[in-house]
Amino acid sequence: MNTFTIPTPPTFRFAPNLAYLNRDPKECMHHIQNDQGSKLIPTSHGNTLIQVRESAPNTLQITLPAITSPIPTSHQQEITQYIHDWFDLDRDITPFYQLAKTDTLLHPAVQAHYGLRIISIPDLFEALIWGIIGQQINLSFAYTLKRQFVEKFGTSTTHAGITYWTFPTPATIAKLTPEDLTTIQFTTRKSEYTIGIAKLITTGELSKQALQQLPDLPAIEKSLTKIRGIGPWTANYVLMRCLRYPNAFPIDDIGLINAIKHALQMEQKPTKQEILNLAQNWSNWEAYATFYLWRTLY
DNA sequence: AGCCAGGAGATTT
DNA sequence: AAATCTCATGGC
Repeated sequence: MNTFTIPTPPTFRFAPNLAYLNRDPKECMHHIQNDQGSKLIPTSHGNTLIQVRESAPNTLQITLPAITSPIPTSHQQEITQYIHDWFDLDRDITPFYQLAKTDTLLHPAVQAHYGLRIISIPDLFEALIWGIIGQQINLSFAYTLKRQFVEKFGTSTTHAGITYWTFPTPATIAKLTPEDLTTIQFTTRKSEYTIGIAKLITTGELSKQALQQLPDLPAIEKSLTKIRGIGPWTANYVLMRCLRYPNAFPIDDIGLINAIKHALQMEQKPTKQEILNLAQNWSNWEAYATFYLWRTLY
């Protein structure tokens, strides 16, 4: 059993982040129980089951319940890096909190979920496919589809009676035919999108590393939206959740639209232009604004 | 029962 | 270019 701790910034609190991870009972990529999160994460030392909890103020405690002997420093560093990415720990979000103070829309959301970070989806393939799955269907069904996808094509390990899954690899999915996915209730189109993206990653034509080499957000958005199945919403969703651009902005998101409508008690959904007007105050923090507003709904 | 859902691509105007 | 149509299936 290995245990070590990771300090967190003062603007980070574990509770709202854990609440986000726990937002849907059908979530299959991690497990929440007893104020701690557990997840099987890929490392160069193999898939590693980690447990995360807050052991003291501003301190995360990481436990590796399935490994009894001490792990190499490099392995611990890799896990620490994963946690930093997962919870966006390296970002100074005080400017966001500063602008939210005078924003009538954001202020209540920030108050209610103070300490929340944009929880990332470090794996590009997982982020893209989760985006595609979520297109134009309700979130509850999206979780059902993801679970069926993961449990049919992913790999798992079981520890202490709980099964942990890794997301299917592009290599596995690239070999499928659309029929393999329509049987688990993907539409034909989503099946084609999914397999097409798996092939692009398998051949190396698409990679997180290559996207990160591009100069700025518009360049990455342009590169992503060339790919069949990835429109502006999905591109910005991935920029937000995987590439961690705080100014990514999935402006057409129906959840964002409904959150604004509800918060401002509007009779009708806000238009795109109305949202753009509101978002002028969120400059460079649109992704964080969106993420916090989502939390007011789900 | 009927509208809606964390859209995108194709087609038509 | 911009507006409209089609995809398609579950949730409530």
